Amino acid sequence: MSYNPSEIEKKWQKIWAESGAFEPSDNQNMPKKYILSMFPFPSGRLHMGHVRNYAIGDAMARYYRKQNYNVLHPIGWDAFGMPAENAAIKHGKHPKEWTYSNIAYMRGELNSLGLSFSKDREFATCDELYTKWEQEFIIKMFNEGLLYRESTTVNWCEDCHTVLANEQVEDGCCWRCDNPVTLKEMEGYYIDILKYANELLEDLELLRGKWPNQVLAMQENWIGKSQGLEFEFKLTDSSIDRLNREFKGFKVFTTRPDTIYGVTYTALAPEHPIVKALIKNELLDIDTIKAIEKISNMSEVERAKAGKEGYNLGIKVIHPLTKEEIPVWVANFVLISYGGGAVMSVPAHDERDFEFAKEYDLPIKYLISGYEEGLPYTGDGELINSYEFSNIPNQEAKRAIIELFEKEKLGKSTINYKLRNWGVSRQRYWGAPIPLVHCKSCGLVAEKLENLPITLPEDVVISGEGNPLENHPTWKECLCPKCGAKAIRETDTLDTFVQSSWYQFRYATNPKKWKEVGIDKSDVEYWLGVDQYIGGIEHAILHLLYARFFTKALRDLGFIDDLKEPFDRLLTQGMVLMNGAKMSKSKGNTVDPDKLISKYGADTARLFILFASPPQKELEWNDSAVEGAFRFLKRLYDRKSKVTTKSIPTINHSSLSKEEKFARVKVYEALEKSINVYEKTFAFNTLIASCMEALNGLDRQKNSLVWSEGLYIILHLLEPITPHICSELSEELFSSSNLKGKIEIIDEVFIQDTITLAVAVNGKRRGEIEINSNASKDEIISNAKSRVEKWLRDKSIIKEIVVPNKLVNIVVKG
RNA sequence: GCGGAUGUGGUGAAAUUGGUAUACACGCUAGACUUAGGAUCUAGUGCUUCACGGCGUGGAGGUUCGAGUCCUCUCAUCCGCACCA
Repeated sequence: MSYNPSEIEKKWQKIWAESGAFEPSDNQNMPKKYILSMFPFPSGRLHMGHVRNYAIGDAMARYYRKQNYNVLHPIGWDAFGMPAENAAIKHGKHPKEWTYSNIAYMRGELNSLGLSFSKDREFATCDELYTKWEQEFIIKMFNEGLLYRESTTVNWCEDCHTVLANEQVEDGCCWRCDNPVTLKEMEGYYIDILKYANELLEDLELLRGKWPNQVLAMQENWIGKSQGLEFEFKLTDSSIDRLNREFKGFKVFTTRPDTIYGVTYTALAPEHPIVKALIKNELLDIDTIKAIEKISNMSEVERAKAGKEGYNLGIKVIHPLTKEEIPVWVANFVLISYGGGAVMSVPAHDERDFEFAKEYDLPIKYLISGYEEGLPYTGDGELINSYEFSNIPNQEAKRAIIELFEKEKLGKSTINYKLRNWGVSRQRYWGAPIPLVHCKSCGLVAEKLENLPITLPEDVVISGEGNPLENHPTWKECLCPKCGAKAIRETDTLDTFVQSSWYQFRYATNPKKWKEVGIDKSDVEYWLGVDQYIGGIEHAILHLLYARFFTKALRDLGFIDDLKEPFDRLLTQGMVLMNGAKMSKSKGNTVDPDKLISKYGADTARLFILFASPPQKELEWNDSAVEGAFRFLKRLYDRKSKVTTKSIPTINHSSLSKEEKFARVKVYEALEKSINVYEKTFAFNTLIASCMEALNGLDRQKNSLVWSEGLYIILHLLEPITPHICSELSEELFSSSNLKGKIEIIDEVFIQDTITLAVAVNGKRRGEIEINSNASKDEIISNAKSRVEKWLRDKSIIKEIVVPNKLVNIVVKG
């Protein structure tokens, strides 16, 4: 009978499903491995990126199960989010129904790939039980001041009709729909991730060597720590009067205190309170007000593209050291979200300040030697024109000037981060409700824990206009958990990245406890950190930063015991390409996993994906290479008639022929390679190639014992990659569908009677010799010399080098 | 601009500590079997040369008996961030 993947695969999937073979043991004395692939959003269908992600994770999980580890390999659904609402608007289907029916379909797809996920631990983040515990965490965060409400400038996506966190703005556009993001003043909820900025930065060191450098670098840049000086510019008396005595000055932050004597103007962001006051009180002329308002309405990207623009505000501050009066401008390049929205401007030594000064003809004062007249100089040098700091190297002056400010109580050494607090409110329906209540007398109050979960109403109209929870006739009406008076429920829902920030702990929690507890501390202690996390690079900042933060925050809130990092090792898989471009529906270059499986079977799909490229690299799709993978499996299946023993046979190696010995060498080379691949490099492509070589080697000989041993080992090595065919064949041939434990490597196999050595003259390969493996060095050299005699003629030999088992190099001159 | 990565046949890619460059696969060429072949099997396949040979891991140097691998410089491509003061 020839290879029939659909029959074999159905059979084994049924056996696995019925036996519960992939449920982890409750025995926490066993050595464990937690293998986690990032969970999918239930969009409706799996794509090749998913297949790749899960093929990699599954190979690892199956490998460790074979090595008798207790393996946790769970799957679930990142189920809240905009697309469910968009589908509701488009097709009139309720988001809940849409989501759960997608999950049902995709669960079937995962199953048809033969993935060894734990079924008992599967959940969707929109399950009310999941929401319940998440809301408890949020309440705890609120009580501890880690979650707060604030009115500030936010990123707004008009298309999604919601606020976005800073991390969710890519190139000035919404990460999900690519619509340009605008800035808007709005109330919302924030999680104080900045409180953990330094820990998030420093703990990256714990991940060095275990996470890709690229991801570590991206996180480091995103956190963006910088050390500098913060001080206040005091307004002149007349300026204070002009501002109706509402302000006395404003704070600025600088990383270049060494250039303090070169300040020739200061600049405020258009959203700065002083600017707002000037506008409100109509203290600027009408054209200027209009121009500033125009800038305010622009996104950061638009402002950057527009070039430098600003207006003199007609007020002045006093230089803290020289006491000179310095003009205050409003400028489009000053960001309200960083350093208080105000800067000291040193055009001589800052490119942006320089550009602005040129535009408005402001003075430029050079302070650091090495500059070129007419250009900004940002390099190092000795200070000039800097009073007592002149002639000092500027890096030294930085420290000295900060000391001076601190001594004179003018300012202080400060650390600033680029990272912003995490805005988690979304003005949408399909998300976890924020469990807070607005009470007229008590203010903002947390729900009682016994009232959790606060669930979504089912009877909503989803039109795309406004927030469906806000528009619901009765849902938001509630009683104040504190005073019992009538109150209003919060109608914002949580960012979906909140759900994916703690799912790794939920999986680890024994499902028998899911109703009683959100996260079980001892289960987490046993299973975490995740030994291997696998996912796309697109989450390098977003999800991975949030999940790292949540781990630290949940620890400090007492929900988990000491744990610094959730994911010990991270593998970022490469994209799946077709004709050099990322597979996408809009480009029409996708391959449908379902069709692939029905044509060739899951084993072929998995084999091709792992063979075509190492997991970290991009994978170029190639239909005929898929055929090749299928051919290999067919060939493997056809060779089953060669096996004559029911278990791994004992072989008298020395009695074998050359071809038989060669076959065994290839088989054992593959076995040797497998450990390194499964545990360290994940270069499954090279392991598969070794198995192919082994099969090719076996094909060149006829010894049935060598065949039996060879196929036993190959099936063993490939089982994590192509589990169905390997289970089928090993059941049929070796009465064991469950290849467990280690196979001992037989050193004898690698010992050869004769060895082939390359012979080189001056490092250039000129031929090879076959020689008895215990030949002396002199024998080898004389043998080698006669082989390359032609190249030695009329030359004098300077040196003879023998590299054992590799080559002979003869160095000549003349 | 800053940061991270990658450059090897026609293609996807291999190559412990520096030690026979191109394993394995795709494609291609020729042949066998076949009514047929997009099935299967066999042989060949880096470039160049009639040949001996020469040249070959983006480029240029260097270290070494020996460099894809180590060092210096350089070019190209990709990715991320980007007025963060």
